[in-house]
Amino acid sequence: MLYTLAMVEQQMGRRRRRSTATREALIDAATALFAERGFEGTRVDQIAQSAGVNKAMISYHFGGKKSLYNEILAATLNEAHDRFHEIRHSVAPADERLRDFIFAFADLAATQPALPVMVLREVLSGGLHIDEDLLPRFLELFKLVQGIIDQGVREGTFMNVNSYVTHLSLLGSLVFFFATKQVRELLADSPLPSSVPEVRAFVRDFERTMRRGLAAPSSAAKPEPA
Amino acid sequence: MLYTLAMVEQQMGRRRRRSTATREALIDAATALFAERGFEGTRVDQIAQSAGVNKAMISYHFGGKKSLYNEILAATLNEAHDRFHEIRHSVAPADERLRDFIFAFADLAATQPALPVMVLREVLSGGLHIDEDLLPRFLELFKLVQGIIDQGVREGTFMNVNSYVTHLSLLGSLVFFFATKQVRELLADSPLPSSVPEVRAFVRDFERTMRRGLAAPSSAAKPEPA
DNA sequence: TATTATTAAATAAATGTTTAGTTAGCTCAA
DNA sequence: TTGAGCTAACTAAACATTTATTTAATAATA
Repeated sequence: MLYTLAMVEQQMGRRRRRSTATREALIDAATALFAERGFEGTRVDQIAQSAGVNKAMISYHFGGKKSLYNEILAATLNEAHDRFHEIRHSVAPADERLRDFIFAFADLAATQPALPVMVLREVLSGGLHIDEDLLPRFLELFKLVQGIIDQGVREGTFMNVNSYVTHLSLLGSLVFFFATKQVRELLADSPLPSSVPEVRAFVRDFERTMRRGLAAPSSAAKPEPA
Repeated sequence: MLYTLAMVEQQMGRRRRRSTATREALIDAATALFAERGFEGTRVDQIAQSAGVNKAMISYHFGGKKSLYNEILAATLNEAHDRFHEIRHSVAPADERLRDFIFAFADLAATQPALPVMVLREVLSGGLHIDEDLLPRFLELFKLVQGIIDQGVREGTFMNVNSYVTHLSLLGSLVFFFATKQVRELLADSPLPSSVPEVRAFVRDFERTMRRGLAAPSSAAKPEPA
């Protein structure tokens, strides 16, 4: 859930504005911490301190640590779901949709770095402590890439690959790349690792390698779109 | 560290045999639990119960939960390091080494499913709470794939890709696929998901897609090795 | 007998939540 | 407009659990 400044200011007294500010501060702090240390590894004291509020506010505003986590995960998944809406309903050819997906994913992960990490953690734990109503959205996302690959195979533009395992390797590359951003910056031990060019290089090379790797022999002559 | 039955039996009394059996049971149980729930998410009671021993044995034999975790992580990394020894020192052409790596990784992950999960968790946490002496081995592994890709680019058999980001996407696919095995079995909700054919399909398609995706235009005519 | 392995209970530290009390600001009657 | 009353937001402290580790006692065996 995103609050615009206008929404907050409008017809809200100072007191109320303060309240939503507290909520937002908690969500922001908790999102970063949950992503970095996982649910169990994160202390409510840390969240509160990082947000600059009293830790009792977590129970007061969200009903507890677990509820806060769930709310964040839900928001995170919904955001992703929304972002891919266009691609999900696109009728473009598969290779184009695949390219769009890769770019959209990179864009999403760049602006919401906690997203791939939280989802990945969830999945690593044999996942799906997710609320019942969230599961369908998660699966929809999970199956989007597979659907695109199926389409490509049907259209004859993609090699006759197993769409399930191929979508896994594709998703794996993307999730892994963005989820491991932090440790890569650590390993680079350069003071200010400008990771933006790295992201560009990744997206470019990955998209190209995938397109070439998946392209059916007949369509091999197809020129690269600049 | 793997103990053969011979090693254990040999010149060890019943008592001692029992002792190492306790250690092994703890390591096995803890490995599975740490992989599934992470370090903080795992309770020592669970480990002990799962191993069928008293929980005080964790402190007695390993010096505590953290030490047990470190020992497992070290063993895990060393095992991986050993497994890739041949490939690391191979002088074969890059495409061949890459294929060997993919197969070796798949083989390792199939026999030691906790390995990719634990390493991934470590990395997600901004990783590297690893002991100092373990870091070099970790980095060596991390750089193996990049080295192979560099070699391929130099040899002219691979496209002129950025070796760093390409090795990330490659490693990402592999790690993600094997680390998410559990949740996939859950999603499949088939009682006995025979994942062996799935692994085969993945390795085959992934290796082929990567080879085709990376192959330099000049070497495109190279026939597929059956 | 001395040492090692094991157990059950005790312990101390930590952690998330609740509680009781306080403050700020909004509402509405006067 | 004012100010008493009310409520939401907040704080600090208390609380009840949980959790890893230690201890003291016991059993096995070399």
